[in-house]
Amino acid sequence: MNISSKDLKQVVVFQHATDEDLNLILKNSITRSMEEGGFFFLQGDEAIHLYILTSGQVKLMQSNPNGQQVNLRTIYPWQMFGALGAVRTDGAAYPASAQTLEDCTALAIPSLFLRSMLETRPYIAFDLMTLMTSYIQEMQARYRELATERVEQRVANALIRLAGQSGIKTEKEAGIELSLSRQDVAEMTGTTLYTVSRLLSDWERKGFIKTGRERIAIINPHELVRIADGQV
Amino acid sequence: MNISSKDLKQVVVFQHATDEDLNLILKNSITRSMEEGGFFFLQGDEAIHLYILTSGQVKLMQSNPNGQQVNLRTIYPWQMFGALGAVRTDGAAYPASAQTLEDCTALAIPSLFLRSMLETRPYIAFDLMTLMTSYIQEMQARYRELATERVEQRVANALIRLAGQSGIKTEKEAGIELSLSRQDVAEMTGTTLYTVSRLLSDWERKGFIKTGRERIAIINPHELVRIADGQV
DNA sequence: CTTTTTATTTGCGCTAGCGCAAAGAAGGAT
DNA sequence: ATCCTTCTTTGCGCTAGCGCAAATAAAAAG
Repeated sequence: MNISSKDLKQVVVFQHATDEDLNLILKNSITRSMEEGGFFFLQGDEAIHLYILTSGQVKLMQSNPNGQQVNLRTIYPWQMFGALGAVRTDGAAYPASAQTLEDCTALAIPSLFLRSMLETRPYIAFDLMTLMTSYIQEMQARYRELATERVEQRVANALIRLAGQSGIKTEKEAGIELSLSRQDVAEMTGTTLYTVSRLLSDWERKGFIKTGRERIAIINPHELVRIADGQV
Repeated sequence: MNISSKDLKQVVVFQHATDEDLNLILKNSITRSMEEGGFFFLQGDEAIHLYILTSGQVKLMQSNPNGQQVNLRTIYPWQMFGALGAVRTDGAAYPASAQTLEDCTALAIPSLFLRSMLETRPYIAFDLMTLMTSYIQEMQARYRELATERVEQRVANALIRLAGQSGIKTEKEAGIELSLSRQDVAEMTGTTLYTVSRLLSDWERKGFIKTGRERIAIINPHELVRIADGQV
């Protein structure tokens, strides 16, 4: 796939960039393809590139020294990832790993190059800052959730959030379709796949959702919202 | 207290600001005093100012709809807080509350004014971005910690982190002194004051720390690191 | 010095959620 | 069609951690 400057315009951080800026970015970047299950980078790697996903899905995850991992975020096309390294002046490392969930292509922009652009183009820096503030807020909210809410609330919340992100409103009778495994949900909510499985089975019995292998269909979002709010 | 531009230079975000910039900031800002227990702002308030703490200590915390709260961070003099609103263009709200732990004074900078500075002074924007990336990384790490580590590891980690921040190396025989309540520690680590109390009592029996009312002295940091690493 | 307030400790019972293990279900590959 | 891999379900026992309640300790107020 050949990426044009017009394509790049849909990247939130580049929404105010000029065509000249965008072409400069394209000229200095390379395209990387990655098959399903591969890693664009590993936690701890030196952050020499940041990426714009152009097709596929990528999950950002962090693991602790024992190898247990948490999902921080799923990246969809035209979203940026691995950007933290572009800002830190020292030879910074990626704080998370980026693994593809399907075959992917991404534009790899050298961190140093983007940094030079940020220093001279305040409008790009500003949009990147806006993105960062929303990350901070989301992480703070999720942190609070993990600290104060029970597992069923967190799982319900995660499903609601995912349904909102995917945005696919196939709300006929099939409900809102999500494709992820119990393990994925567990890693997003700080619990175990067993507990997730038990919860989903329960909700299916009650008719709130329908489940399948790596598939969750939300039939009754309203009930999930009630659970998420703790009105058990 | 009268603040000079020289004072402002110790603020990380203003380290590359010119004297002219700093004086402009001072001219557009006001000083606010707040007695112990008061709030500079509440979660949900419109974010019309950001603050530079000039004396005292402030804790940033977030509460869920049921009123349970978590501590996000403690602010020390010459650190900035409430900055997220300066970036968001809409009439944004503070995502957290800022409560003083002692009598405090702070410089209140209008968000709109700082925003105008950011738009024209890339070096300030860049330093703010650097600060934001460190926040994101810290929140991600704490999130992972909360999701994957047991309570004793999290509490040990919190003490280590606090000891590092306060930086007071009174490492004679008294150890590193921290002044916070069991409740504070609980809110920092997503647990309850009972559990924190039991843990601290246990560690005191083992001689790793000494405790008192709103006081924790770390005698043997090395043991805490072992606990934090999960080598129980 | 006495009273009041606020912080801490600890016993006790309880349950939410963990995690092994083993069986089932759904695809994919050959 | 058959095998193999991967994902899911569920029984079962267990324990980490919660949270009430009551006692104690330390500081603050009077």
